[in-house]
Amino acid sequence: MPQGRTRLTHTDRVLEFLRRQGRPVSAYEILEALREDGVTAATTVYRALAKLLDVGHVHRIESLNAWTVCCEPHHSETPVFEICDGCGNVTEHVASHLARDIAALSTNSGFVPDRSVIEIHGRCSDCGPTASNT
Amino acid sequence: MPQGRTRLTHTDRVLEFLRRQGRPVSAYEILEALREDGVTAATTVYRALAKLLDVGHVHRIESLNAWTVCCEPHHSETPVFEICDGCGNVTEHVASHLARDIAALSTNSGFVPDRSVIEIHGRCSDCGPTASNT
DNA sequence: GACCCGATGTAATGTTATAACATTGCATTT
DNA sequence: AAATGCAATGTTATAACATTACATCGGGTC
Repeated sequence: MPQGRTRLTHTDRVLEFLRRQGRPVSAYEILEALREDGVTAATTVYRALAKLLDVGHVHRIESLNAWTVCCEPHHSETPVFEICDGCGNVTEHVASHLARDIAALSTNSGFVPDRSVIEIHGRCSDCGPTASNT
Repeated sequence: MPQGRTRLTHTDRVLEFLRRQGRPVSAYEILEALREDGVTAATTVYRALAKLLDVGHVHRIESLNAWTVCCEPHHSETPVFEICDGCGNVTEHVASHLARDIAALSTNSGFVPDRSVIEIHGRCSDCGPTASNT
């Protein structure tokens, strides 16, 4: 929704669309879906995503080249995504202790972490193991 | 090197090139560099990378769309990459306990992890913090 | 020789992302 | 109302990354 009383922007529409989908979608899927709402350019979608990313409303799933809504406001916490390679369903977790462990990795080297990408691929309970895992 | 006594393939050349670089490079960078060795097609590079990935000689860095040699043989262990956004240097860690913690996330939901992407962006000690972090 | 097979090439295309610059719509000021 | 400012959006082109479909080449084996 638009905050305050300003007009509805394409950025709002992108966010609403991602909410309705509830799964990661590519920028070009968003573009196709929002053509009927007057979104005509990839640029517009990417700009919207950049803004939403910036304020923490969406995440980018690096290993899928796709975008998804943030489950809830979690400021600087690192999200952890479980990605089912069977059905494509993605679950977001916020695991603070994990982030701490990750930071601990670096203490020796003097590396200062900024943001982490943690994406776990596997199979959800609905999809079960693959033949090769049986 | 070619294993056994077979001839040198482009796959071997790709691996050697990645070793020489010692940093993540894009598939098209590899292509450009290996033109002088007769590699002329993106397809060949991607095929080589797929094979090398399959046998665990290289990793793909998802958040960079780039490829890098594996630091050492580590079979099913999840690699953790520290990526300096300043100089582009990437360090690979093998953190078994971290992987275990991540797997533990899933026990309730019945999600079965297969492979994990863990990529930590930040600044290495050489590059120091950014102005915005000071 | 005829056959298969793996490696490679060619060409086209698909997908994701950004750059550079122009235009529009609306609010504020004068 | 005109002038101004600014954010949002559009247009166009292109860069960057990746895959598909099909052809060819060279070595082994029967």
